[in-house]
Amino acid sequence: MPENDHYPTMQRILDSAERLFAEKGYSRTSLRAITSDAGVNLAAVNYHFGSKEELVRQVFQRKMAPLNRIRSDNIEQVLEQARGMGRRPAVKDLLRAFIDPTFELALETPEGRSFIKLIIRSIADTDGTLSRNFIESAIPVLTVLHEAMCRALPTHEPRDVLFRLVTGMSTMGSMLMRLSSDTTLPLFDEQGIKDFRQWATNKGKLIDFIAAGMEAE
Amino acid sequence: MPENDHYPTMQRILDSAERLFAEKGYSRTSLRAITSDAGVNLAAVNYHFGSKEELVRQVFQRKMAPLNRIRSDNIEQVLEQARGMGRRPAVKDLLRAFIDPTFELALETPEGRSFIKLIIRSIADTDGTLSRNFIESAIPVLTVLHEAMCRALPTHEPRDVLFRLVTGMSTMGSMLMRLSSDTTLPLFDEQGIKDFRQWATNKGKLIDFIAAGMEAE
DNA sequence: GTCTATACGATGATAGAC
DNA sequence: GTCTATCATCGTATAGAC
Repeated sequence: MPENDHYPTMQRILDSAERLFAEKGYSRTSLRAITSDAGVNLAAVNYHFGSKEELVRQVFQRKMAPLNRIRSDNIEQVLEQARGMGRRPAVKDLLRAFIDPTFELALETPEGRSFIKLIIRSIADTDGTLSRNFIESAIPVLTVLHEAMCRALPTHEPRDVLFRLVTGMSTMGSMLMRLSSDTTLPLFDEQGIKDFRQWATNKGKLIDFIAAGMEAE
Repeated sequence: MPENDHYPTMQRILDSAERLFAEKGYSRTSLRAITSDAGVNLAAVNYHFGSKEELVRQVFQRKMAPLNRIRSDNIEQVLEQARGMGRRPAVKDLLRAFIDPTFELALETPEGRSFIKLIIRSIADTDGTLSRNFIESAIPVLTVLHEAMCRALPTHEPRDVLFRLVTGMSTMGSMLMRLSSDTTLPLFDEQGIKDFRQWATNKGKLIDFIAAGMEAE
């Protein structure tokens, strides 16, 4: 990835780590594999990042922060448009505001797909370290989305909206995991559901599913 | 756990491994911790199981198989009852047939909760090894549930029912993860949603959410 | 400030004696 | 089946060169 030797060490480590973590998983990727891929010394990781856990945290934050900013902006836009028309915001519009940026990232480039895999691994992390990062980074935009959803569903209790919202976001996360996973669910693959060209269709179905759950009762 | 020295080595290892994996996670639990807890020699793990991954696979299968059998039986019972009344099976009844055994296990005993955590870690596994086990073990009961759901939703295409079904089961899995996770989502905890005494309420909300998604449109 | 060479303790795995 | 001894590899830490 680095074009020349002047490309900063930190960036080289972050780039290699992002790709390798996404490809092989966190615990299966050794710091030695990362530093040799990046063409830097092993000790550079601990000098620049302190630990492997802090490294993956920064890999994660580097791309998650802009993604969450886009999400917040999108939600704000939906709210403004609704205000302008004197209506309540629509549940599906709010869901799309949150979900679209992730799917766009997943569809645009191989690097995007690679990072999506890392996000998903973070959500689902076995040992808790990564998932804490994910949750921390998502709380601000989840708060914004919660407020917006309460306006979209004024007859539901805020506390209930929150439960449904987290349920819906969990659904999105684990379906992204299923769809992008290397582990094949035969029931899925037989029907070509995981094909990248079908992601747009799947996104629509996913939003329909979650919206129905949000609005139920 | 072992009452005397005649308790077989394999069982002792499985018992200790199940508890420790659930408590601390897979990669954070060393074979040395397991064997010393079980009172057996380190090399016994590799003799009896071949590897750490195969050990966790067998820990998982030991309790997952009976759980899936109960699920299949419950689904069959719902179908029979519906046949007897000349009706279509209800979506919520089928969902409960699948979900109830898991929640019961989670509520009954500390060991049950401990195993639920292991299941959840398996679903969400970062490196793919565990999640493959989970998917493989769930395919038969998912096939049964899919057939049943097609009868409950005769106007939906089977392919679409499958997508929704996997979506719903993913929702259940990741919400179980959230609810039983040690990693606290502040938005959640503030409202005491994760309290064990509230699991019954949460289960009801979860089924409502998934049923709405299954039946939508 | 950056980077390198090198070493330390712990881990999963294995070979061979009993 | 069980045990001891040993291995390569891991994340981490540090002393010192540029």
